[in-house]
This record gives sequence, structure tokens and C-alpha cells, in this order.
Amino acid sequence: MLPAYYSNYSRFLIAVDCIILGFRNKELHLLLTRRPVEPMKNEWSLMGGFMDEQESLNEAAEKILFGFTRQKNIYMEQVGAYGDLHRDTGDRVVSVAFFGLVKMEQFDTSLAKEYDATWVNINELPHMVFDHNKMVGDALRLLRYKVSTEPVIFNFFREKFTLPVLQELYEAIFQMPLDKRNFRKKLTTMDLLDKLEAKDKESSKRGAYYYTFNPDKYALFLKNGKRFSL
Amino acid sequence: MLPAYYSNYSRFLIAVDCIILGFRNKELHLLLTRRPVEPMKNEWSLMGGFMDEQESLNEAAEKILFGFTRQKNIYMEQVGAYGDLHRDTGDRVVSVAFFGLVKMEQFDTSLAKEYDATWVNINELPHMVFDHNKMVGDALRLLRYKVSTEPVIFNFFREKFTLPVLQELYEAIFQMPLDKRNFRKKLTTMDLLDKLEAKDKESSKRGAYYYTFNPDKYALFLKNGKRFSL
DNA sequence: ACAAAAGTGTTCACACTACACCCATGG
DNA sequence: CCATGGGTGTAGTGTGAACACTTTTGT
Repeated sequence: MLPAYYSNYSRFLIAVDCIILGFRNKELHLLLTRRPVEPMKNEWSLMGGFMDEQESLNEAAEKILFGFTRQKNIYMEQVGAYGDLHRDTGDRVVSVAFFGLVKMEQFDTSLAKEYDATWVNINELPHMVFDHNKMVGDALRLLRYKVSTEPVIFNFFREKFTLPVLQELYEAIFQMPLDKRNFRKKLTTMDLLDKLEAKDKESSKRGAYYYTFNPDKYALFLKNGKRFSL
Repeated sequence: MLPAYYSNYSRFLIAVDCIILGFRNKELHLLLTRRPVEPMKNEWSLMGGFMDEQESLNEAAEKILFGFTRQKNIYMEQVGAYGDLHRDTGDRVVSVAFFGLVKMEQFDTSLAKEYDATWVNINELPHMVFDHNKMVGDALRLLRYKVSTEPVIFNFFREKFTLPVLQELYEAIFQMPLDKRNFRKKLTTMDLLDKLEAKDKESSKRGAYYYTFNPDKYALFLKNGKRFSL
């Protein structure tokens, strides 16, 4: 028994496109696929799909991310809606873009074959279908903004992490080298991390201390009127 | 002759909701209306409408803005898409929010009666239908970000403006007083404005010089690796 | 012992903040 | 002549940037 008011208007296909960024070895990569259908069949494309009646936009995005990477509870953020008239040359489609950041290690290579998916270095992006290049540009800008104004980067590391790797991730996101001492000074003066006794001995002989993000400290930090910035 | 691929998926109503901010007398206001239909009939609501087959998202937003304020070529920005399952209690609707900033002086009061529209002070916002309060919060955050990192505020003044009024607009947007000398120093050191000979004699006896934003200076500014910040 | 990555302080330049008085004009 | 808003400079403080050496340990 829906109000009649709604029934006079057009309805649209809504796609969700996911900008899945992967990090490994100091490098950022983007997960791309070959578009499986016409038009533009076999051209490079983001991971996408159509929204379903029974799911919210966020749920649709999580569904797609999980389908391709088998990762859940990943930090994702909406980039925006793309609604130009002829952006999809196949039919009128409004697309909502999301981005997420995952560990490339956990990307199953058997999935890669199934979906014809490939990690492409963020500096060597090819031409993609429709307005997908614009979406990626918008997503990177948003990621840089978010990461430098909110402590969202710690969501990437499920728990503990080392400062050298944290710095490498920042450097990959901003595509610029950072000074080690300045980087660490900022973090220590904000005082949001807990230093663990354990060390990561895999990437160096000496070993780097593990840290964890402390949400309680962050709550206090905010209550004191301070604002995260990196 | 559309590809069959598209035909298997659900289609949705897409609404566009406009956060129309108005500035006058050092105060920011939001244009609100009484929702004309069930459900939630007569509750406070943003200016909204459904997207049409023949228009892009941006065009739909401009259409709504123009309909209510008779102003065109206004700086507008997309806030984002809102797609929770039951956000609109009448039917499944995905809504895309936009905001724009206009001069309240140019809002025709006859339109106000026709649409039951009212300017409400930004500090005294009522409860609105659905997720409209969230949209407004998101829009204000975005406005503050945009205005402090890009020279978009000059779009508000169609041409010339005085520094006192510019400062008042900033203060209204950020809801905080700014130091007059520091504010002007920042502007003069960036060197993006041209000082005109004419003065605005309406708001004071002495009169304030008019300025204009100079896009060429801004292009140079960017080429020198500088970044706008206020 | 040496290679390879982890960790640690200080200085300098610049940007941001706070702050008070004179100016021009209309009434 | 006075009330009202417009316009101007400086000193102090804090933040961001540049920079090099020692430590640890596995091989």
C-alpha cells in the first residue's frame, strides 16, 4: 500500500562501482577487471554490479568487495554518485562509487582467474570504461583527505602494525617520501598509539616494535579539542 | 536496441535533495519546506524532487535550485548518495544530496508562499524528515572543507565584493569570529584579488573597497605549487 | 665484521595568533 | 563633532621541514 505519489516517476538502474585499493611492498595497486559484457566488452573496468532491492548502497558495496577479495569489515567510504546522461553507453545507469583499502596478500589468486581480475600499479592506470578514471581520481583525493584528517588508516591494519610499514603506507597514498623522524614525532606527540613489547622480525634483523591504535586515547584527544592531522 | 544484460536488474526511484543555503546579514539560513505528500506530510523537509529520464543528476539539482530561488549558475556541489533501505518510509528511494549557496536577497517571497518555503537560521534547524538532518550536517562539513581549500567562495559573489562582507560570510560558514587583520593578511599575501577603485557606500559611511577574484592570478598561483588555504 | 633496517634531537624558517589605534564620512 | 564601520603593523609563539648518526642483529 504505497502512496500513489511515488508511482509517477521514472526508475533507474543503480550500479555500485568499487575502487579496491591494495597495498603491498610500499606500493598501491588498483584491482581491475575486464568488462564481461557489451558494450565495451573486454575493456578495463572497476569492480561493479547493480544494486539489489534488498540491500542498501553500503551493503551492495560490501557485497562487491567481499566477492572479489574475500575480505570483510574493511573501511570503505562513498566517493559519490555519477549521473551523467550517457556515462554508461549501454543504458541509463546512475553509479555510486566506493573505495576500500585492503591487503594484497589476502587477495586470492584463484579469484583473479575467475573474474579476470588484476592488480594494476596506481601509477600505471590504463584507460577504463565510462567515467571510471574520474571515479578513481576522486577516490584518491578523498582517501588522502580522510587519511590526513581522521585516524582511518589504522583500520587497514586489523590490529598491530609497525611504524616503518605505517609510514610506507602513507608514502604510497601520497606518492611522496616522508621524513622518518618528523613522521614519528607527529605520531608520538599525538599520543594515540600503544607500543607493544613484541617486535616484527620478518622485515629486518633488528626488528620493529608493534603498535596498536588506542581508541580511548583518541576519545580523550578529541575531548581536549585536538584534531587528528597527519 | 539495448543490451539484454541490463534488463535483469531492479530499477529505483532517484530523488535529488537540495541543501539551499542563503546568506544575509552575517547569518546563514537553510531553505526548508513543508513536505507536501504522505508519508510525513507537513513535516519539515529539504527541497527535493525525483530525477527525470532526460536529465543528469547535476541538471536535476540545478532544476530544483532554480525552481525555488530563480537563481542560475550557482556553485553547487554533490554531497553524496543516501541509500539505506528504509530511509524513505514511503517507498524505496535513493537520494542524492547537493548543496548550493545563494544570496537571500534574491529569493522571491512570492515563491515562498507557493511552496510553503521558509528560511531557517542554520543554528535553529528543526527535525526534518528521513535522513535530511544528516544530509545537512554532511553538506556543512563539505562546504567548510571546500571553502578553505579552494577559492569557491568567490563564486557566491557574482562579481565584486568587499572584504568586510567576505569575512562575514566566512564567519557565518565556520560559526566563529575571525581576526580582521589576520584574515586580510592571508588574502593579500596570496595575491589573488584585484582591488577596484569603487567603494561600497551602502553599509558604511567611509565605504569599503570592492575587490574581484582574478582567475589568471590563481592559475599562476597554482603553477607555482602554491595551494589555496583560508 | 658488515649489511640492512630501526630508532632518535636539534635547528631554522615560516605561518598563525594576539592585539589597538587612526581614518573617512554622513548625519 | 561624533558615531560607525574600514583599514593598517608588529611581536611572540608554535608548527612543519631539513638534516646524520648510532643501535641492533642475522648472516
